[in-house]
Amino acid sequence: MGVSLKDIAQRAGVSLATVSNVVNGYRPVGERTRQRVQQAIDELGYSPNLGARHLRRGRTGLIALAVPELTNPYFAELAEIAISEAAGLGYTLVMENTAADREAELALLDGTRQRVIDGLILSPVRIGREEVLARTAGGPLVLIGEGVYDVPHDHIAIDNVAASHAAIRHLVAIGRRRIAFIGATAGGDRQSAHLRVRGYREALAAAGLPYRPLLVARTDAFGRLDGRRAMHDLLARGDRPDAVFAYNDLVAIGALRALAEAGHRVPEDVAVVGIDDIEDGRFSAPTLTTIAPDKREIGRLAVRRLVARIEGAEVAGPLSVQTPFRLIRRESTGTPGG
Amino acid sequence: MGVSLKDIAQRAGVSLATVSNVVNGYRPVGERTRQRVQQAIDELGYSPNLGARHLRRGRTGLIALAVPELTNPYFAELAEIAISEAAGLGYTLVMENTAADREAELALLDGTRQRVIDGLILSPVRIGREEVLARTAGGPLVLIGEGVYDVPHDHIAIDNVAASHAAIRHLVAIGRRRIAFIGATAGGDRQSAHLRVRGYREALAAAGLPYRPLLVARTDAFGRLDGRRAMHDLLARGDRPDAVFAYNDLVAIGALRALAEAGHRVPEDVAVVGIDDIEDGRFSAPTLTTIAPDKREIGRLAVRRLVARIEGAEVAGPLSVQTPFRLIRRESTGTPGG
DNA sequence: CTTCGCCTGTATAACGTTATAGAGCCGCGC
DNA sequence: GCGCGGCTCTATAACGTTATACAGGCGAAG
Repeated sequence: MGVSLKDIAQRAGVSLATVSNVVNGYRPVGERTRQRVQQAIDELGYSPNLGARHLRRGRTGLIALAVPELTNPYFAELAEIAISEAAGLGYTLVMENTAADREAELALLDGTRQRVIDGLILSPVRIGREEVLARTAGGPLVLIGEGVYDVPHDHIAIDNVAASHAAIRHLVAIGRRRIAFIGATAGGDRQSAHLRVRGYREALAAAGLPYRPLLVARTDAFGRLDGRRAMHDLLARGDRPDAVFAYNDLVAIGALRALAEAGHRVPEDVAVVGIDDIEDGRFSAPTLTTIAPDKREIGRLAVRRLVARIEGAEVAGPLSVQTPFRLIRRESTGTPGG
Repeated sequence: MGVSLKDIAQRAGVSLATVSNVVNGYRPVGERTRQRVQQAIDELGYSPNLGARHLRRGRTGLIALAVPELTNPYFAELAEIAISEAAGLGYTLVMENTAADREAELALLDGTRQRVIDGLILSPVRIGREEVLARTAGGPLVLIGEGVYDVPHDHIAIDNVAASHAAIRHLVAIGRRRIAFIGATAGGDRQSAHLRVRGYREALAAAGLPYRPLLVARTDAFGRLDGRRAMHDLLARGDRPDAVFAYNDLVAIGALRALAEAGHRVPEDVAVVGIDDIEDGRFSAPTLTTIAPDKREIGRLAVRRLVARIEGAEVAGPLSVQTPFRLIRRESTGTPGG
């Protein structure tokens, strides 16, 4: 079908190996020969058959980024960054959607898929430390987010507890005392929610505020619909909070909607803070105060670590990296002066 | 490294070809032999090396979906559908981000990438009919959206003009007369915007309303920021519209934001309609009336057509398919009764 | 009894690449 | 004159799979 090394070799009157060396620079080639070969390549429009190359090399040049939901803008923004970073390193990034499904995550961990992918970046949701430890086969694995800790793999995440502290401190600083949390799961299956609840409780304690279980609302998933439903639940309990800290921006936006539907003003009656800094939050009414992770850093680091492992390079530094974050004040907690 | 056909063949005491036939069912295998081979496969945990398979078959099993922006929820939602449809057909879908860049689109059309991908689903933005016609090499191509018409490729899109008519009819029905349009590009490079403007003009005419150039606002891109800026521009002209029809939901959401910032009420002062039915519009304040394309149908159809072409099947029906859409009334044009 | 065809299984040649062993040539030093 | 190392380049064996040609056995048809 396409133009192969053989065609170039014939045209240039050299051997296959020489053409390969011109293309890959694995061994030096004489200047005259190189030019003849290069000319043949240009004329015939040769591009290597990656399948064959990778069969020979044992690598496919494909890495995967598996996220629980593509439609969460946080992951979409992360994906854009990771795709471009991977391209810069000569890799193609494949998106996988686990749909926050346990089976899907397990299948990715050590399924047949691994045979075609050089490495995997996974944002785990339904699996834990044991499942990751049980994995034996498959290429390098980089974990992102707060799902799994203490495993022998690279791990990139923000410091969730510190992030919660920052959010609560901000709410306390603007005079809120009855601060609710939305996003704790019923089961033990979403680790990051637990961490965020822990940060919430610790930060409340640090501020001298009591922890009230009635101000914690569970959700099944972490989308706008879940946030809206949980906020309505919270309001139905009769004990209205004066602030809400949400598991992420989507949940926060759902909460904003529920508050509007119930006739409460934000931030006057209830202040709202999310996490992720997705673009939606800059255009919601009111705009959303949020904890902004450094998505660029997370995406770049995850891809670089993975590629380094694939290529067998020594990777300096600890396995687990915490990336920076900052609090962005917007209307949902009252703007400082703009 | 992994377990190969050879290992299985040795274990089961048969030839390579027989194992291959058990795995692929290309040729019948005796029942006793089949069982022995199957047992060896289970014991050793064999899974085929896809690289080698595809080198031999001449296909990679990869198809690409190239969109102008991953962070537009419309494309994220479409991608989720397409990924799952492709998986069902035994293909892996790779996301490509053209970033609405002309060079990126051209590179995808006949670049080296094609060598590793069996086929491409492209949402063109900056290239036109000529560029697509100029393409000679590369696998099957399916176009989605309204960028390019009249080319010898499958094409899936909604009827843009009809969609515009529906939107305008709705605005007229609720008593609006000064209907603006946001999203026309300056250059000729975004075809769908022109079509939507055409639909807008025709529908105005059909409703007996004059076309006023001052009510058409250009944007460079089609995100929230662009919508916001364009809406501010429109308001700055002093000739306030009583309704806005936006190029898509993101632009509409940007416009909502600008209207709020300028102190106008929606829908009382200005009604707003978008296109895409992204989830954001169901949670904005106010919620967004929109033209909802059948994303599931578009995603499924695009993948199915592409796979059919790859596998050389006869594809019935015309190349160009128009998928259904419907108008969803929400708060931004005044809810009918809820 | 042959011939044909079917059934089951085998041997082997691709697919396009890269890595390895080695061939030819030249110049240098003994 | 000869051995030796360095420089180019070539020939070829993999990588793991699938498709093709073929071999052997056996029953049915001639």
